[in-house]
Amino acid sequence: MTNHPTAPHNVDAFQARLIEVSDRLPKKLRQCADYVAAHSDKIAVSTVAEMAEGAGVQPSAFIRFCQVMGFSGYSEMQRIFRHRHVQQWPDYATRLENLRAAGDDSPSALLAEFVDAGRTSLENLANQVQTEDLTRAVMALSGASVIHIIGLSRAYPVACYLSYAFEKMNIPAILHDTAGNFDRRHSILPGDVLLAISFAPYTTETIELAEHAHAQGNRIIAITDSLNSPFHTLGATTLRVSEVDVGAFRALSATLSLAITLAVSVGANRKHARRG
Amino acid sequence: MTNHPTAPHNVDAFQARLIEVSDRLPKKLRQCADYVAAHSDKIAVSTVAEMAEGAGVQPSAFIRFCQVMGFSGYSEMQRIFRHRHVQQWPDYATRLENLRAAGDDSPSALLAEFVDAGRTSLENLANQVQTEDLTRAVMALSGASVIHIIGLSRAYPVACYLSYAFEKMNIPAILHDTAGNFDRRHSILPGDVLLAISFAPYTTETIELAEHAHAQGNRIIAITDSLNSPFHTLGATTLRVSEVDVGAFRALSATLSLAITLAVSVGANRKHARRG
DNA sequence: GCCGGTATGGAATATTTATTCTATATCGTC
DNA sequence: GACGATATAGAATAAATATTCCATACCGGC
Repeated sequence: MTNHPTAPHNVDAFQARLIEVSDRLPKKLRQCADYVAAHSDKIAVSTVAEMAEGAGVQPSAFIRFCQVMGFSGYSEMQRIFRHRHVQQWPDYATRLENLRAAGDDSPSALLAEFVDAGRTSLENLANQVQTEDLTRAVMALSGASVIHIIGLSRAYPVACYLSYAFEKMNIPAILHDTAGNFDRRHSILPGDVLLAISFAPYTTETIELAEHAHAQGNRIIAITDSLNSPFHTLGATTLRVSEVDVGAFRALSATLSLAITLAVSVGANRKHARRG
Repeated sequence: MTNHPTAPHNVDAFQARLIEVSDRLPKKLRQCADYVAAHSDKIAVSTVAEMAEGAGVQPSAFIRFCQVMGFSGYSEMQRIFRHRHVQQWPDYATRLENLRAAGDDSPSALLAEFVDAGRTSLENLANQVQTEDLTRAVMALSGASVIHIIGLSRAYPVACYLSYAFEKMNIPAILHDTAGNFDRRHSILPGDVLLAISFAPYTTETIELAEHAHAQGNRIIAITDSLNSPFHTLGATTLRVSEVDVGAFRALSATLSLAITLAVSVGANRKHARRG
């Protein structure tokens, strides 16, 4: 069987379809619908057998349910849930080729993709953030005499934004950029904390500054995007944020949201402390 | 083969193992490690073949990597990620509830607010953007000899990001910052276009530069947040983007998504033009 | 520049997982 | 309570996916 024309192609459409279809469903398929409604996030990582067991039906019944939903089978339905978590667009060049071929390389089509990627990234951030690490990071930064910020190339906008936010809240913060090629590592004094932002492949200058701070015994807070960042060996409190990419490009939606959360939380803590 | 005794049984242990193992790994297995570190969340929903392709190795090589990590094969490694996935993904809405439940002034509650605001901002952007204006802006920028970028205070991160993106795509662009208090308005030559980012209350320097450019007859593209921005009187093509605020604070999720769309579209156009 | 050891690619195989098919059960209608 | 229509379970089959195996390539030491 081929892809039903009305098959939902994203999670929102899926949900709509589920509601629409729910009332006119026989008993067992109804069970499937109910189970899926309650555990939709399991679909991405479960087999039909597992889903069927969860719903209390046979695999074949579950597949019939998928077909009622407009898909050719379970695999096709699963696809949209997997896609939701990892949008794997091909690299930039091929992506643009495809867009052009489809006669749809208009800027607004691209915008739609970036918006979509951004929304997914934010959702992932909410799901993945380690609450304890976040709290620990805020604590450390709140107790710092001076916050030193470094972030270069793609991370530079984030560093700038943090610097701006701290300044607005009268929190002593220094942005370590590379303008003039001045090294200002010696401005990191005892009691200061380094807030480093870096994504793979890591910028040498950022790592070096972190190593220097670590050697001096300064606390390090890192915002990064991969599990094996060099910050781990420096005893940093690491906040991991993964952006969904569009072709070879990544926006900073999730990263900046995390950054401003950090800044505002630290601001709130400081004000609190000053009063008490 | 049976489960290696040292096989990590959760993601933290996995991460530790990954770091520990990383340096003493042959070339291809190293690639696997790096790819996994950067895309660990893909493991739950991808096949070996997909992961292997992403890492640029053969499936068999990827499986050897899993074994070095202490697992019997890919499936076993995948298990811990699927497990986590199910645990951590109760459903986006519930997850937000949980974050908020942590207490009004806790960092995670604040993060939930910013994530929510960001997602709404992005949605608004997708709905409100004027397709024609966007297209016109891309056209103008694509035809520019040099793109001059200005954006100060809160808009500065956006300007930096644009500057970074253009540079990556080999598009001539100059970032007009205020470092050293040098005015570089005279670098704007005929055929150049000014891309100005400014939000109310508008920064004087940005407006002045725009006025100068306008007086010289240069095209102006503006990214701003209100209907009555001063750019309108300068004949600028204006792209309006409104960010939802959290208390007195605004993130830049939507603005940056619009910015990167502009940059990539211009990049695509230029490449096109060069070929044709 | 030969030798031993290790790493790699790719085809062959084993395993898991999805899907189809059919006999049987269930339901609603008369 | 018999009939037709639809739903269901479970076995059989097909497809996808993981894993193993081996021939070949590569690397370091002599």
